[in-house]
Amino acid sequence: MAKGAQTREAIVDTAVEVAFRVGLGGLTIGELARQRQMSKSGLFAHFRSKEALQLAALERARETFVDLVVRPALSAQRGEPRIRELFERWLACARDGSPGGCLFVKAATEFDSQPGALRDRLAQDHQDLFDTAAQVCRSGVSVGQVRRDVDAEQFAHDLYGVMLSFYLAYRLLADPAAETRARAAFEALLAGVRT
Amino acid sequence: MAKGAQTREAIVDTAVEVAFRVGLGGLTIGELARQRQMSKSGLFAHFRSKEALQLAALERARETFVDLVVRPALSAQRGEPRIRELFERWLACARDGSPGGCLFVKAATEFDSQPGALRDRLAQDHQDLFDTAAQVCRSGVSVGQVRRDVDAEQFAHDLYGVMLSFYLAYRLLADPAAETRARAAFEALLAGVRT
DNA sequence: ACCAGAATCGCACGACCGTACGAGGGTGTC
DNA sequence: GACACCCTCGTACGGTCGTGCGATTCTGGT
Repeated sequence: MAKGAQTREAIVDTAVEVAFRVGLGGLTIGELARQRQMSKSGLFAHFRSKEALQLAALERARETFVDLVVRPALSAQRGEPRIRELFERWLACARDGSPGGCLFVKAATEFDSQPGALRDRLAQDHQDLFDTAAQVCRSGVSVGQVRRDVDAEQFAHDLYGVMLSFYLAYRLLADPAAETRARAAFEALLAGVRT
Repeated sequence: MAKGAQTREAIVDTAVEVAFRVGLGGLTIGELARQRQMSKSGLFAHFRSKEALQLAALERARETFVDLVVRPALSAQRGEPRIRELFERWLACARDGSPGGCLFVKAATEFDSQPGALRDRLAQDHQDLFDTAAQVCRSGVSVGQVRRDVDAEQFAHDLYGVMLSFYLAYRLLADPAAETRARAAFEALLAGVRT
């Protein structure tokens, strides 16, 4: 990989970490340059607007999420194992504070009222995630572990709710019972769609 | 009410509206002054730091949420009616974009990784909300509509999840089915705790 | 009508913002 | 060794940020 591309990757990594704390909107070229110990202009040259930087960070976050959560889940056995894998990976990514995966979800609330390229991209990505989760749910139908008349979109929706609720309790309230509750909610959800 | 207090109230109202779009962190004294058509320094004098302004906005958001959601729910009949009232009011406040109520929830994700007075206050308020929701759930036990062995905290947690998931689908994705799904999730939740 | 105090203003400050541009340094190819 | 090209830098611009202060205007009680 060329030197420039390497630097760019490193910058984006740092951007994700910072944005994970202060939000994508709170990202600052100056602060980022400080952290990477390079000049503002040198850093800026890699992106050519702040929005491009934010989009790059968002994309990295999405990739991280896909690598850490979605892909491993999709390579698990169809049906319940796959559903469980999706949930467990997602939970782990939130719990261990892997910045990428978390940012991807966190940015959603930040930009839900700010029209623009970021919001559009975020909406697209989340729609994809919902579709994937629904598909995972349906994979359970084909192996007879999930009710044939299941509402897969509803399941995806509800699963997301469980995760969001976990994020909040775990990160804002630092509630030690957060994980237990998330698991309980997940099991209830699963019980509701099982054959 | 003295003139000054009146102005302050108006400023805080505007602050809540703006923060609802750009986040509490995105609040700006200059922009606020522009919207209220007064000088930056004149506006600033009412608070004496930006953080105080943010805290004031957060408090107003909390009050709005309590007025619009919590109090009406608590004055409904114990048991299922009260639980339903809590859910419906909450849903309505999110759906109609009442800035106060929404901001209160939205700010939670914004500051979950930024230590400080805002985060602390937010955590306290959310804990209170959880406690209230749990209490509302328990009110159903006393009238025999909710299972005696219900985990009220879990219920509160799950209810929050349903709301968060609704926020996302409604605001980011503009999904027309969001409300229907939220209602379905709520009914499933309720069915799980009924006697 | 007057006066005290509250409310608001104008102006200034240093810091940082995002962005632009040209100069210089490094590296790889002929 | 010369050349081209990619990175990175310094410097600069106009703007906005949060905050402080003294001067001015407004308001309410006497």
